[in-house]
Amino acid sequence: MAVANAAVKIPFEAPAPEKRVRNRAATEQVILDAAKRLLAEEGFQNFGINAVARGAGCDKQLIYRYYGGLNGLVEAIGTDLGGWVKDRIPDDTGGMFLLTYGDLMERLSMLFLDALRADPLMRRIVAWEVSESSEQVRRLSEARSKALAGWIERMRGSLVPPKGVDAQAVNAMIFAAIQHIVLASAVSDQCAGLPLKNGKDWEKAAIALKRIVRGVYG
Amino acid sequence: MAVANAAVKIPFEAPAPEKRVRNRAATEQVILDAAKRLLAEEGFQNFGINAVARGAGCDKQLIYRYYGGLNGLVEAIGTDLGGWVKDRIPDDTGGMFLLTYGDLMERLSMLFLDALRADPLMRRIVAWEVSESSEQVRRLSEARSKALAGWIERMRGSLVPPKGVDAQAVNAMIFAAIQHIVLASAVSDQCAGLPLKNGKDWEKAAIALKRIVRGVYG
DNA sequence: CCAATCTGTCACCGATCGGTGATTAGCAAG
DNA sequence: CTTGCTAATCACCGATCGGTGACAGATTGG
Repeated sequence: MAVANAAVKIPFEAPAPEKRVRNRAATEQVILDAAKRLLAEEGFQNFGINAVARGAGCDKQLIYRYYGGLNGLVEAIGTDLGGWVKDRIPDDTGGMFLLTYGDLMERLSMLFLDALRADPLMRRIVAWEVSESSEQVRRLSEARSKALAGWIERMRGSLVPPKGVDAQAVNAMIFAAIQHIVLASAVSDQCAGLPLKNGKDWEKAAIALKRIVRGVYG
Repeated sequence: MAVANAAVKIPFEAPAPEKRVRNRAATEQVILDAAKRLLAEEGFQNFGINAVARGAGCDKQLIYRYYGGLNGLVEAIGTDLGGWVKDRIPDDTGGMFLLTYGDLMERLSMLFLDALRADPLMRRIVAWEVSESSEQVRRLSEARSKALAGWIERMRGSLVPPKGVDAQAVNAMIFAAIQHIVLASAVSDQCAGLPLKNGKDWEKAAIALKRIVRGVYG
């Protein structure tokens, strides 16, 4: 929030004061942004009060005051996360006609794969989910899965899975595969021996994924 | 020094002396075991020199002396890991006749799923792999994937995947799904809305997995 | 104008972290 | 017994952690 300052009436150049504006709402936003940025770029390992305060350029006391500590801040991130799906993943069928449940799942898989690949924050949260079992991460996890479930429900429309297939279980496997492969690629450019560096690698992965979906749902 | 303990020569019961034997090899083993136990039970979050020393009941200095620090210790764990596969997963076909590549992959999936579910240390390592990108974890990851690849190769025998299927990519997806679903279950008893608590839940998951394998490989 | 309130900063606390000498305690050869 | 070697411990370092109390400056209501 650069801004404002002139606000005050300093007649001549203030050297480098970077005057902090007194604005609670703005500061809250700065803190929240810093937290999300930090989590996305550094991961949850070094995610703490001090680090966030440092990143936000303010005193950690403000985090306690405005968010009630790190837990509250994480909760605020979770709330923000509610809008993730609709920001990142199209809510329509992209002009396609999804005639079958297989069509739907193929498209959902691709959308989810791309969205997750493109969003470092969401990746970190998923990694966090499978690494720690704290209350903090439970909240985040809940917010994420809720948003995702809503999105899937909306996209599903009136399509129903074929009989004889436990769609919930199969879909869980598919989404699990996507999540894991994206996580693995983000830290080591490969997964289970499959290289995942350039676009060509990912094209192969996408094809394999579609094949799996089609193998089950036809 | 709390006193001295008249230590020496106390005629009657020494309270809790726990006499430490002077034995380097044994101490090294104690440290290594403590490290593995700690990693398995507490996770990589609180995995550090102090914690390991505390868990081993010795001074951290010994870890520096014997293993050259935490990195060396992790490396030692990685070396140990080489024997994981053969300890945990049968190396034969269990008397089954694997006639097709689909038979093979179905069996491998089930074996891997069960083995991973049963081994908390391995789960932690997998979680570590997708959460951090340090040199430490790279070593562990390498040891693990190497052991796994060797096992698969041995099991594969002369079976070859059907033409027209990118088996490497598809198998990576399958193993990714297994790993992620096991990780997720370990921290939240569910994955993508699919409950994973009791044996019945896991039976469903296993069926879904087999269905996927069969959908691709017939 | 003063006083209360709000925003932001600073200094400090105890605990723990990784890391490094210096020191003690047991064992064996001379 | 003395001398050395080595296993093992102790004591301490600076840095950072999460957390808190006190304080300074701006804003606002009376």
